[in-house]
Amino acid sequence: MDREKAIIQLIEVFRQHGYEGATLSRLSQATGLGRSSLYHHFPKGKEEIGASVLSYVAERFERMILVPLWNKKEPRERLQQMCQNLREFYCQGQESCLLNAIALGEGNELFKEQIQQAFTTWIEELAQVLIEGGIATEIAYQRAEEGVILIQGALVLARGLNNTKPFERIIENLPDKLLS
Amino acid sequence: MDREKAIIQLIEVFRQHGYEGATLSRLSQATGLGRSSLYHHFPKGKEEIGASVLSYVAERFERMILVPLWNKKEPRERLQQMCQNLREFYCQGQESCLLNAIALGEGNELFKEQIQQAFTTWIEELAQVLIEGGIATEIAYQRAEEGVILIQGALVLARGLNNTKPFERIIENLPDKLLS
DNA sequence: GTCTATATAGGGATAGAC
DNA sequence: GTCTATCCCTATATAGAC
Repeated sequence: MDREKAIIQLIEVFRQHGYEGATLSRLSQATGLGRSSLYHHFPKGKEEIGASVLSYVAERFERMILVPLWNKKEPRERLQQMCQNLREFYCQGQESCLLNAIALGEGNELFKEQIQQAFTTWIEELAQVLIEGGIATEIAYQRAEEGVILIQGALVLARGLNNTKPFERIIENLPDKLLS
Repeated sequence: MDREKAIIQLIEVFRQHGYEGATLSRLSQATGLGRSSLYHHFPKGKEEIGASVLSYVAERFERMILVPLWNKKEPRERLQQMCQNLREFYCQGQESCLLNAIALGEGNELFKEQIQQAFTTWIEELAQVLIEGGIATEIAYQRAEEGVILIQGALVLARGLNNTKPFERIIENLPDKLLS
């Protein structure tokens, strides 16, 4: 489907500029499509584009990050697989998180549920792995939450310092940190 | 000075909407000043407003967060003071970090140096305290970096979940985590 | 120091030809 | 499915009265 190609290019605009900064001009330029073509693919306009981008990323996130947590291997191995895929998902820390970028201004109101759902699910699935790794339920949830915090914080700092090392270091140490 | 009152109200707009979403209409509404009054106080327009907001917050940050790190008390006590002030600085986690909000889109290019400087200084000063607390230099820098990452990540998650508990928990445990 | 008025550009969105 | 043309609104910014 060609819509998918377009969406992949649209993601970048929302990631770099947030919802309000993702103007139709930028969206048009990023895809090479004229405004009217964008409206042909997304009849409800910018809000539909944002929603489509968000749900495409949510699918990609599930496939790359959550699915590896569900397999039958050892908990540590599953976490290592997640971390490996996180490197790719966030381009070694060069990409900021779409959830962080889009949760500003208007985007925060428009997509509140999807954003909250994404974070909640991630923490939940991560906690399940830790529980299977023998960690007490309450601690598992706290650690899972802290794992997500570390990843998000590392992405913020990597962008602020213009240096991916903080992200790489956090990812490298994450499995140990979660299971210790 | 009345400019200070205005800036305090302007901060909120940039925090919630980022640089591109901080329109003159919103800035005007937040302060109660008309557009032309804004141009009287900030002749170079929106970019000057953003720069002024950023440097005002940098001063406030130094006063509330960095100065407590420089006093003569025990390292642990200094960190506890920093954490106490962080709660106030970020309004118990209800406020997102201006650095994160403004480092999107155009703002990221316009204010790159100030943002990078702010993060670098914070990590540096935090590491010094840890070194005085008997932690080896290299470890101290890694821990300091991780402290900043935890705070930033906690703010992102608190906003995403619409729940300040992740932030409160991170702040509560931060001194132990840094010094252990 | 704040106002009204206005300039110019760009915002999101739609109609209709091809 | 993409284009041109166009709508109305809002964006940043400026000029000049008060």
